[in-house]
Amino acid sequence: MTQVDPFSDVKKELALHLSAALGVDPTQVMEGIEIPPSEELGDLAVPLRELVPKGSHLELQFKGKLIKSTKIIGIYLNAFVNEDELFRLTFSNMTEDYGILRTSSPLRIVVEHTSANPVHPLHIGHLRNAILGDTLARLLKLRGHEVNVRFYVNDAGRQSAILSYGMSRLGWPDPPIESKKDVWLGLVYACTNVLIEINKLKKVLEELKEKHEEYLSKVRELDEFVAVAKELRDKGQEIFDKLADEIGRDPDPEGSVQKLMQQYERGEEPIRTLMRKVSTYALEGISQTLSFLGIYFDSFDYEGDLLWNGSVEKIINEAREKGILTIHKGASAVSFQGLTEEERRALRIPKGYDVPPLILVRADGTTLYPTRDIAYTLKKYKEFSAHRVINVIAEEQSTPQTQLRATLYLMGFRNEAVNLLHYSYGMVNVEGMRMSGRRGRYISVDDIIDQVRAVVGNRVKSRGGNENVIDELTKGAIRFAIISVAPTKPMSFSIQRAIDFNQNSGPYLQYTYARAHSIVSKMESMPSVEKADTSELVGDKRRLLLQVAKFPEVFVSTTEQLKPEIMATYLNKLADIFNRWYDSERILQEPAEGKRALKLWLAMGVKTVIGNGLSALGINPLSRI
RNA sequence: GGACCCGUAGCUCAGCCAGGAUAGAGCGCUGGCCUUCUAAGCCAGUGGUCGGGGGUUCGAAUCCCCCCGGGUCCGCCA
Repeated sequence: MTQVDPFSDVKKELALHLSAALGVDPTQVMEGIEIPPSEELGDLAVPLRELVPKGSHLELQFKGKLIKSTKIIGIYLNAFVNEDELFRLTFSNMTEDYGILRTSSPLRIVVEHTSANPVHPLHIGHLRNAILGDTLARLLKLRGHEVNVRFYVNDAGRQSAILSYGMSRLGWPDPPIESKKDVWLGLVYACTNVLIEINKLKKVLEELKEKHEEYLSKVRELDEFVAVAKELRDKGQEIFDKLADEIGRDPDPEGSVQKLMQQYERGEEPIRTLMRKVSTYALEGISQTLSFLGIYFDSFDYEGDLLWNGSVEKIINEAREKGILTIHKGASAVSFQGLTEEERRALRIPKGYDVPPLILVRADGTTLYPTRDIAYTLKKYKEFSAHRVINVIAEEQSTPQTQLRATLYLMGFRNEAVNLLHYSYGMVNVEGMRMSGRRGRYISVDDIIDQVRAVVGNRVKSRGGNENVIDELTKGAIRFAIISVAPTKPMSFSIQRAIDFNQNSGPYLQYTYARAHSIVSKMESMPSVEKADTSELVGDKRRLLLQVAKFPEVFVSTTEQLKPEIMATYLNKLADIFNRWYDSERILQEPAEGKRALKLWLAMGVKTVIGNGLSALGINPLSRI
């Protein structure tokens, strides 16, 4: 199937002409092409300053197939598109998958995202991670790459051990059927954690006695934890009281947690089975939340498995054999002093940045998270024969991610290191709230979904829609709110804004799609493109044509640059033009056959583009709202 | 102290990487538009020393340097 990219064709025509006329490289012209600030000036512009030798006299009048005319204004050569030809080019080849251009060099790519600790429900930060990761995976797949999506389950860390410690005090119960598993476990986790902290602080205070400043600060800390404990007790009195009682009886809760962690790392039964079961329960709840948003994984990889099957140990041995292990403060570590300028550049290490050594093995012989991550990264490459691995992880992990790349490099896995991408995103602030997962204070993704869904539900009911539409609009609102902001920006999230379904929102685009769809669907068959009266291509109709023609380019830059926000901005603009036009002209009731054909095709173009664009972002276009 | 990210209208954000012509949206606020293809829409108005200062350039929101503000990291936590 031939894939059309109409606007690129226009640019190419202009670039070829100019490069011939000026004797410069066509790609140089191509890169210089921009869109004029005002449409009266033209549809395309090329600043000539750098292309034209000073003082040379120019005859640049040009008329081609897709370019109607050109004129020079100041330093610019402005060009007007031949809308008649562009219309034919765009619509006579328009297929269902218009704009979804496949890459000519498909790669095998692993995307790891979300990877939340299996100890509590997902909160707002995970939401950004999950939606970005899922969107990237979808975009890359559509672009024609082979994509493998993974979730790393951190079941061997301290947090899992704390939850399991709490569970052990409760006698390893199953979460009650009436509650969502991750929510219930999250409560157990927060209670356990807070009780351990209080316990610890009390001991510290006894030893400190009244030794001035430190004593006071610890007292303040204790007060805070006690307040949190009250909140938690209100949420689940029975659980809290039982845990308080049991943990109070343990002479050394901290030691018990440590012991669990070690037993799990060694794979000792029955702890191994019991703890794994807890993690699996939490994941069930997490998956339930994600599936509402249309987010799924190809595999869940347990950290524990990497420890038990010896792959972590293998890494350590390999590092030792390669001679890259040094002793740092008594523990085995990798130092990055030896990297050359060139190697640092290849690994994307900032110039003046002194990468801290990475401890692989603790003095007590146990391993750390980054050590396991080395084994995990190699597993991702190997199991999928991947060319590239993308880790969607918050920016605060940029140091460990850099260490990971550098260590892989030093161990001889150079391609793996260089092709490992940390897709970083900024923090999410929630207006008027300080969040803490460890204290059970957070806005969960479930809460957000519920609140958005309630508002959507009311509005849908008042216009007589169905249940399915409510869920899809809720999903659209949430996904769009996240991806329309550039990932590097710190984002502030407010429910207020998420339930604003005016322009610049998922539901706005879904609504606009429904409008276009309902027009097109009222036709039994589309008139032929030749019938369209292209002399009518003026004003918003012409703008729509140009915007629709740009879609393939937008899809390509969105996927190549891994920037979903490019697509979001584009779709919003297209919808704006369409809605303005829709309000000013009749389409189905247009009496003149040629004009009607033109309008119908434009509506078809809008429908196709918004539909494909939304789908690419993981938002379902709706034929009726 | 060092490193990274961010700073654009009252608020939330595009535009910056690959410098170009009067800096764009939405929300908010003011006032209009539903017997006509879906009013989650449309129209009119309101609003900006692009954090500040230097520099490079014919040209800087965009590139470079310094400074200020917000966030993050520099753990034998993850």
